[in-house]
Amino acid sequence: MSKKSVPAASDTETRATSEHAPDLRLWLRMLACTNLIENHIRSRLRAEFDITLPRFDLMSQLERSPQGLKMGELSKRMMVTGGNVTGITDQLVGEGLVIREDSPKDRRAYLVKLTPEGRRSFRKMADAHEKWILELFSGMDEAQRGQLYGLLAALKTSASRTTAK
Amino acid sequence: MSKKSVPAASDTETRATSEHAPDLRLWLRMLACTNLIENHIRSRLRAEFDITLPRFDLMSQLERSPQGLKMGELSKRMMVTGGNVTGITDQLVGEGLVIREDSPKDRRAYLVKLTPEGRRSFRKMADAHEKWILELFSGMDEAQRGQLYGLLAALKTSASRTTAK
DNA sequence: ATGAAAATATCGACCCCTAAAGTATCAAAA
DNA sequence: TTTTGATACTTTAGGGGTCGATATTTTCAT
Repeated sequence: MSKKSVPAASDTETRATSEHAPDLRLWLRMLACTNLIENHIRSRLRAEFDITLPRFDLMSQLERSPQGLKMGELSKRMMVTGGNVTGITDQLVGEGLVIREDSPKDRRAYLVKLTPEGRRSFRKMADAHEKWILELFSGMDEAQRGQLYGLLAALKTSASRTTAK
Repeated sequence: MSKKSVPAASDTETRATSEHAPDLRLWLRMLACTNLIENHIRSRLRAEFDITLPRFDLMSQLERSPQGLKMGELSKRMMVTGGNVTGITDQLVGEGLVIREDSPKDRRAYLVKLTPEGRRSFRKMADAHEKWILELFSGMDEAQRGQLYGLLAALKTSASRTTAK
């Protein structure tokens, strides 16, 4: 029901060979995993709710900030550029899921908020989304998931050091 | 030198709160890590070699298959759609890094290959690329990287089961 | 052989994303 | 006050990605 024209099977990790540095293989495996899961989520969101992942992500941010968020805040939290947020917000406004309110404090800024319909709609999607994730990770036991969580924290720290320079 | 208009700091993981299912937080953390690293690689490739990640990936596939690959093979291995491969290949052909040869066996198909210049160019970039990865993972010790590698194998298996249905 | 079904690749419409430049507002110093 | 500089957002140009439709060739059952 997902994945049709996207082959999705053969694996980006194909790129890795024994001659490659172990770290490179590690990275390619991680990338393959992430893409696999992300593509799956993406196509289920589209198939079952007719929404894109970026739109879902934006709504997800708003749901946790009922007071509204400025465009710049959204940009930071979603780790995308401002111009990108403009476009996604436009779409969601057009669908009636989100509104741009003028900020009372700063006439340059908006406060973006979920509409009541947006909130309702998001709750339904978020429930399904969480179930899908559960399912995708269900092949790992509790201990494994805990370990992975910890290791990713270490990786994030490691990468952030390099990245921040 | 990287990351300018992209905030990149505040973290996608912001989306996760204590009230979320642990699996969801795990997934969001993984996504944040991957994006962090991928964006870093992406901008360094651009800054230092004026090439995009997808183009680099395609060349990477070809480098390991000197006999050439059909468009469909590339599509499978890169986990993207055929239409997408058409576009990226066009670009690389335009830059003289790659050629489309008619397949002798099947008149519908091409064999895409690296040109000599493409091969030369790729080796340089691949060396740098590998160094960057090493650097990004350098904050983890050998044991941690090994563990992570194993856990990702488990995750891949788990996710593939769901994904394949 | 032939004719239908499957496979290979391209195209067009549309969304996501970035970098760079532009507009408007704010804040603070001269 | 005026200017200067930073902030908040939009716009534009261009690459990346999907899907669905199309054209061509191959395959295979009849």
